[in-house]
Amino acid sequence: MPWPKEHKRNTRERIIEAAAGAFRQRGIADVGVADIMRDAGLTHGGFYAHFASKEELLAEAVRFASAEVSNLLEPEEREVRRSGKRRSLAADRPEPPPQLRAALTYLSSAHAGHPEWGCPIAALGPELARGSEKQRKALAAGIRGRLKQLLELTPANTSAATRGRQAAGALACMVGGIVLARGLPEAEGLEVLQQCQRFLADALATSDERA
Amino acid sequence: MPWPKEHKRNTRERIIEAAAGAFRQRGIADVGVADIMRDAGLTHGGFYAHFASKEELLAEAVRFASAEVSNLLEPEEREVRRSGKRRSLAADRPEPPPQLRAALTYLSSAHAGHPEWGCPIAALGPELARGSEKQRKALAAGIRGRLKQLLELTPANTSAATRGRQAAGALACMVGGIVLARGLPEAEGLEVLQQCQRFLADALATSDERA
DNA sequence: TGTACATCAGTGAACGCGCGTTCACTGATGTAC
DNA sequence: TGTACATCAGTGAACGCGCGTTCACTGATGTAC
Repeated sequence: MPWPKEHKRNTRERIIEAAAGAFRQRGIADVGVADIMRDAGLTHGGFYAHFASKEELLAEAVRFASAEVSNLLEPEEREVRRSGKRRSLAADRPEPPPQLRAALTYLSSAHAGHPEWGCPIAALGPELARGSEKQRKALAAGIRGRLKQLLELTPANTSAATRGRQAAGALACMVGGIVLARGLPEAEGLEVLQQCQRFLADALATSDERA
Repeated sequence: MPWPKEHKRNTRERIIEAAAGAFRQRGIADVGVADIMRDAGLTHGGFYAHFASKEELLAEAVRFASAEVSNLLEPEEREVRRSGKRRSLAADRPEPPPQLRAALTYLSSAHAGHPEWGCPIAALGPELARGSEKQRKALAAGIRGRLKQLLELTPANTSAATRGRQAAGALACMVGGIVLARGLPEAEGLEVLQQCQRFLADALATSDERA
């Protein structure tokens, strides 16, 4: 084999990464195969040596983006677990519980302002939901992954029903919050984000207490 | 003037209505001008006698859809206000407060299953947010309208900050809940809808009490 | 009342552009000798 | 060590289709007389 073992695999990955960014930033229909290949430093003709179709690439890109967001929401997972209940530098204010912490990160203005490395559900959900079975499966897998992640971050001392409700309700509020923020001028969007943050802080705290 | 006074205005409205349904159901890029005109019982050539471009029609369609949803969420506004605090037929369970009632209607499986007469924020939000200024303005107006509606349905005996938080948080949860439900197979989607409903019922109730 | 006319809503063929996809070719690479 | 070779990742021209938009034309309608 005349080429380095992983060369083609790396190129494929580079294309997926470029696509994941471009689709989230500019939408599925407005991003052409040629655009993506250019972003990956290639010409469009080689595309079909890596993927059967634009649609197949899209499904891969959604998977890639979902994994990226998983990492985003658990940046220092091990450290947090090791140190137990952490307190912020302002020692009198306790660190928020982990599922709220993930939600607040998600509802940041950085996320609203940068769809290209953000959640694919918020950026592409409605478009993917109308797409082919392959696209719908990739979206559904992304949603299940996010629900599972939130569920696992939810305190275990509450009932399964409460945890499920919290995970689904929080994720809905997170996704919807970003959609709303991106649909408004920046200042108004920021205000909505902050309101959603406080809303979730209240909702998750009180549900905790009552369970 | 050789044609009945309102003939052209009616035709224009018919095109907007057809477009509002088609865009919400199948997306902006996948619906052609010819499709819409066919839905309205016309041929595509006449389109530009009514609109300067597909984009202009889209903005009108979003306005139309937003108004449609306003009505959907306040089906018997006057009746409710007149009868004060209503009780359901099962007389021991009190009717939910009006903003929660709107949220529960929004989070119905009927809404999730019928984007064509549903909320344009949930169906087209991300696409519109990336569009031209005209499109973003139409989306922003729709969001503000929905926020205002929820705000006005919120009990007046709570602080302005709490009401704002509740309106934004509830709308985010509503929009996100529909996006999630449409991104999952029907049974799973229904479960998420119900979890969001209970989540909001809790969140709005407890915030009420504490304010 | 009936007829000729002016208006303009709607028709349908055509244009041009962009995009997904195909394909014959190029040239960089590791291997055989 | 050096050279010829086989492989195959990547190139770029070309194809064909669909869609937004344009435009010359048609024909339904209300009005004038």
